[in-house]
Amino acid sequence: MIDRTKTFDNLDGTDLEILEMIEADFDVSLETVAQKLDLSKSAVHYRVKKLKENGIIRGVTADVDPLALGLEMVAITDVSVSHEEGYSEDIGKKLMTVSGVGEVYYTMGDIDFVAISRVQTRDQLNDLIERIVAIDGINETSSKFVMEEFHDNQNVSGNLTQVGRELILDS
Amino acid sequence: MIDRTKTFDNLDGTDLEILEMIEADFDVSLETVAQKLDLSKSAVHYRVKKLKENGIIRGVTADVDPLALGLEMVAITDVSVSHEEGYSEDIGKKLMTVSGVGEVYYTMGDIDFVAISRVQTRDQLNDLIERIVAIDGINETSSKFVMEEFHDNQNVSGNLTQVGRELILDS
DNA sequence: AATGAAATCGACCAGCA
DNA sequence: TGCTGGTCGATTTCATT
Repeated sequence: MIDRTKTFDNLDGTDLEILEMIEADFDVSLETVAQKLDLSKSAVHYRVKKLKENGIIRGVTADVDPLALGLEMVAITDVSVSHEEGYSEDIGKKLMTVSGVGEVYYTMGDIDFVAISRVQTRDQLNDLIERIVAIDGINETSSKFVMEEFHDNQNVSGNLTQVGRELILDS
Repeated sequence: MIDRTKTFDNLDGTDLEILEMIEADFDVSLETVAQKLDLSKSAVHYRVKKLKENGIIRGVTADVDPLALGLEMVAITDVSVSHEEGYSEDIGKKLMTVSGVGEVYYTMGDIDFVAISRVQTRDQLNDLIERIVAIDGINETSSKFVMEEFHDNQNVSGNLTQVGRELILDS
């Protein structure tokens, strides 16, 4: 059995509950969290601080609505690369530097990268795809236009199965 | 010319700079932001509050590292649906209810949905795909396994082109 | 819309279980 | 090591311009 203790950094159920609450909404007051967990405010603060120090919380960020900035168009672009050229790491980073590209995934299979991009106008979309194609080592691209997207603020901690939760707590 | 005034809610350059800073890191102190913009702390606070009220900032959230919870596997699943069944909206929402599914995009083209999921084990991945296939109206799925992902905390406000910024400010 | 003062809340410290 | 209560400093709010 692989030792996963270090990975989970001895998270307990209380930590998980805190993570769920502040991943959904960091504006909950310490007091609200403390009351729900029957703890003092200091104790909650102390745990949050530790979660940040350990890198379990990577940061706290404002969630900006893309539509409010006119970013109405979302594209999902499949990218294949010519495998002689450099390392995937480099190409992934180069994709991220293209204005409008927000997420890049390096995948197994026929498609090598999947990039998710947001732009305001068709001109910007054209420009973005041109910039992607211009990257050294990129072979071919194929883009899908997004009509609607579904999200929530619970992607990580609040989206575990019961089994997944136990896997963390039992380590 | 379409009137985009309402969409951008009269954002000015100062608002954009604030958004860039707090989208990257909400832990910057009011004082730091105020100094960079030559404003009082209250003025910055007032603008942030307004940005929240107007929905431009949808919320403030803790960014939890999936790896810290053992969510080592990321899958991108292309889903096609049988078009007799209900509305896409319903299927998108149902996809989101599957434990592990974090983002869903409804797209134009041969593929109808793209789902991005995170799980800890192969068993969970199997289970997840079974749950997706079991949704009424879903025809076929095809999954890619993610080897590496690239992100930053500047997906929206900090990722605009110069032209994109002007489009907002000139409205 | 921005300011400064007053109230409230979060961050840190020393001591304790 | 993790928690408590108290203090200090930062943030939020409010009256005013």
